[in-house]
Amino acid sequence: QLLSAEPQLFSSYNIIKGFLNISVSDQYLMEFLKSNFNNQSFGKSPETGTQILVEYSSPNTNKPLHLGHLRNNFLGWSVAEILSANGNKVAKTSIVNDRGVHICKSMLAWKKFSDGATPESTGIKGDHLVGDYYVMFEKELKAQTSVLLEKVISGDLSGFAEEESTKMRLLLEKKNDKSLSPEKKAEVNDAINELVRNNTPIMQEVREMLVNWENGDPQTLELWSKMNGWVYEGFDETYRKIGSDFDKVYYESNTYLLGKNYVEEGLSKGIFFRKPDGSVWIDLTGEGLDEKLVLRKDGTSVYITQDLGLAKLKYEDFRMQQSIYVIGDEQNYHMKVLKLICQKLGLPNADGIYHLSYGMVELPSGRMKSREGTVVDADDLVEEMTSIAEKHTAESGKVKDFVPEELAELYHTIGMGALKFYLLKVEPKKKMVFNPEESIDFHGFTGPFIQYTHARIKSILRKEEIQGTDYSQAGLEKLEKDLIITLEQYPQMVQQAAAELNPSVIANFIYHLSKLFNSFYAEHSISRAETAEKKELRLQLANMTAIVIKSGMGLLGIRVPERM
RNA sequence: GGACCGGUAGCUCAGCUGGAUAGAGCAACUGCCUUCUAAGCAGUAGGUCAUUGGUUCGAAUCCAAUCCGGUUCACCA
Repeated sequence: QLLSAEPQLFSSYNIIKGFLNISVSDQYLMEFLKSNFNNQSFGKSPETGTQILVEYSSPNTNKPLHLGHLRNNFLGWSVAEILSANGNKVAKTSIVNDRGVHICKSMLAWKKFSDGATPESTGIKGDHLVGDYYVMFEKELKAQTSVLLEKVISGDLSGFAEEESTKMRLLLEKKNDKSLSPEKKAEVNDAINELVRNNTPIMQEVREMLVNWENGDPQTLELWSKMNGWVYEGFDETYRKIGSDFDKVYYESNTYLLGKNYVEEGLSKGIFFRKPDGSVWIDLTGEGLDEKLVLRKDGTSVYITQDLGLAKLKYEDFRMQQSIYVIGDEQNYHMKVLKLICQKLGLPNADGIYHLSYGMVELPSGRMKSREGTVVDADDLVEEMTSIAEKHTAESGKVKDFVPEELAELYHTIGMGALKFYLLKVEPKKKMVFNPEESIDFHGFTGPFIQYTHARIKSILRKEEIQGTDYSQAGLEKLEKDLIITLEQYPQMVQQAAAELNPSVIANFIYHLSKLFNSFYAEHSISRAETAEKKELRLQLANMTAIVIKSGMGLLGIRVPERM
């Protein structure tokens, strides 16, 4: 019935093995092409009026960005773009972790070992310089730990506070208990190590420094803002290169105390409760989770408290219905708790809190560890990608007339295209493996492959003009038909990517489209098509393919060159 | 131990709201540049979809159990 009711839509049907096969008519497809071939906003939805916040990047100011941050940045930026293509109003934010013990570590190491080195005096990019001192701190800490550990094992507990030394004695006794299982023994050893580490002179100095910072000691604050300033200069450069930007940046140093007021509110509502020692908790056992601390017995806030405060502040600033957090999957539990507490406290957009969780980027040898120096640095990687692009471009020799600035831009476009596509083609929640030995490919299922397809189309369109010739009688070849059918699916893909908050949907689709076009390109000539009608049809098809490629890659934050 | 996530070709990944012979790329092998850009195209080879059981006309896909890998369960952030 449907088939006969829509004769212009379907041309034929048959039944094989219980499957109804219907064929969409060439007529319908050509009509579709004719009305959309130059539609620059194809795939975009009208405005919905929904306000969405995407928080991403959120770096620490004690070390430079690495490969994991890149995945975060690309995901966050792309998701914001995809949501906005679906008609939402999107704002991007970042929360900078600019205070705390880890920040003091690089500050202390700089004070001790730097002799006043600055980015200017050393020629080292600010974030890298600060990162170097963080590494130095960890090295010194390790050395001091092993010295102290020997002392402790020989029974010398001088330098330990009363409470600490009691704890240590207990652990040492346990360690000597021969009946312990190997796992228990390892646990005890870890506990001893941690206790020793925390009692090294340098750790005590760091804690002192943090106290000074919190008390507003001018000298500490001055050092803090000086070093953070170096880091921000470095970050700005990296962000500019990778194309990350934010509508609003929050700093933990400004927001970390906000959650405390919220705790009072929760207490009066009876959502939180106070234990005899003065600490404040929330009972989430009803939700299958544990009791969770929200305020220490000394009245200071913990991580989750800070996040509560920030959640409220962000709502006051943006009144968004949805709040997306792009954060690694090791924080799944934390984010679950945060959302639950926000819901219980009655934050208006609590139901709209969504953790866009993504897997770690690992090396073939396992996790990247900054302590072991196995992290893949973001700046290095960007540079490497750019130089590979340069090498390939030189080999092909197709843009010899480009001036140096054009060449530099092209290398950057291609290098970043390779890098972004590599990180975005995988579904966010999956962890992924990066092999530095193999580097990132420029052939096959890659960004440059798609960019190349676009450049080839543009090359044709520079030579041939779309006339507007009527081709409704031209008929369609198999590959032409496949191409139109694929193009027609683009809007659904954009919607699906938004629904799933998953840029890989777009990446896979655009790759599929490009591959299909390349088959078509090899099989059929456009400029020397059999008839003028065919030529017009193919030019429009090429034009629309280029538009969809550009649009889809744009949603991934990847530019496509006119020539390469 | 509890919770969550993953296990598809040698490697990296699609497919997972159930449907036809499970798809790409890389790596290997074979072809294709006197006409639109070979960063390309066409092809060969490569799979007990972790295992077992169940639901179904039909399961990589849904359910259960098991095995392997990861993350997490801090008065750290």
